[in-house]
Amino acid sequence: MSVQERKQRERAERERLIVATARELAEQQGWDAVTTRRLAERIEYSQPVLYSHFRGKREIIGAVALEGAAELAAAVRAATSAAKGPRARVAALAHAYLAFAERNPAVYDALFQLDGGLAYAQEDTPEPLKDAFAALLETLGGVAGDGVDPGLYTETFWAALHGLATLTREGRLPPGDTEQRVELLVDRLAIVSDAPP
Amino acid sequence: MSVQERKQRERAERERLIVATARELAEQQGWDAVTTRRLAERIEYSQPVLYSHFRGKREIIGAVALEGAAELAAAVRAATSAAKGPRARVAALAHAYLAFAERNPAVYDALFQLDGGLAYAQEDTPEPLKDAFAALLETLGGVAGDGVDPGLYTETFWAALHGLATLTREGRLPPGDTEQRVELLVDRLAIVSDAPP
DNA sequence: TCGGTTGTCTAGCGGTGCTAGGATTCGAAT
DNA sequence: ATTCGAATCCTAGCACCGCTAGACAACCGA
Repeated sequence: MSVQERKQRERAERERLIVATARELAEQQGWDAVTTRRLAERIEYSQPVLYSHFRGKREIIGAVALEGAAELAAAVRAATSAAKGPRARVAALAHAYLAFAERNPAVYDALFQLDGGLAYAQEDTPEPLKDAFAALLETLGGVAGDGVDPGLYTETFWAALHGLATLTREGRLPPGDTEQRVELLVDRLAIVSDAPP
Repeated sequence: MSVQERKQRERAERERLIVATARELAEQQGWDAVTTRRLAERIEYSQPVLYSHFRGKREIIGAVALEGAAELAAAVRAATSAAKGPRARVAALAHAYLAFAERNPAVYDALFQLDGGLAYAQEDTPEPLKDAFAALLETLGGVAGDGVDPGLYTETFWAALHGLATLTREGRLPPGDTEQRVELLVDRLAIVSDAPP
């Protein structure tokens, strides 16, 4: 019995190694450089080993994406819980989101730019993805304003952040003014009551 | 003399054929299906001919992108000029933009998702790209609100639209509620004075 | 010790973007 | 009219891609 358990453990360990190596390689040289050959060489196994863990490259991207979703959710929650007041919380969320995208471009790509074979916004959406959206909803749901569905509001706010993140990173927006754009977005989109606490 | 002119004309004609065929193929089966072999076969020339017109596949994508930028600018201008009042103009702009992205997904990808080797938001940005941004600016600059730079405002609004367009198309936002999200965006972002004309 | 399962690797398939070099065509000068 | 030279185009091939079949070796249980 214990032998099988050990093997299972080692197998799981190797799977983590594959995902971590893929992520590392993608972060260093971009996803184009993550080929099955290079990846296999880095983990010091032959190519077919990859296919005993994942259906293909797409699933490896998906695994990195799920890892990233959990981290993104944690980063957003950490930032919002440290802020006082709704306005500050929303601003903190926006900054945390964009900082995550900037600091982990490859992971962000795996999540929202590449095809990782994951279902989004559906019944069978993986839990980490649902939870990442939930993390946004927790803060944004409170500033949607009267008569606006919190879910739909969060989707819209998220889309705006996503647009900023992607266009900025690929040099399609002039660099440097990100801060002002975020402020504008938060000021206009978030409805914060002025009543003192 | 006239012989050389004819040859030059035929060459330009063939270049148009390449771009049009690439676009058509991408729109039909996605950019992944646009391989140099398939493209060469469709235009009934051999592969190397492509490389006598373009440096590589990237430049072909770029050519499609420039074509698309002109069409996008035209679509936006047509929609906004037909609308009465600032609020309606902004809404028309948003709808026209998203409709363009939905109806020409491959062109939209060439413009804003793939690498066409083009410079964005810089001195040497190709004219069609600058003009497409100008088309947005013409309408959005008027509803930026006091103390907000029109350019920066337009960039932010554009980013929001881009986020909606991409996330919707890839199924990362629940389909069907696009209309409400656009209304939300326009209502919150556009500053329209209520004074009657 | 043996048999069978499990695991891994080598080798290879069809595809990709791209290019070197030969063949052919064709205008122009003699 | 003929020949030369340049421009044009194609065949063939390179290195790489994702992925897989099938041979081989290692190991566990009987």
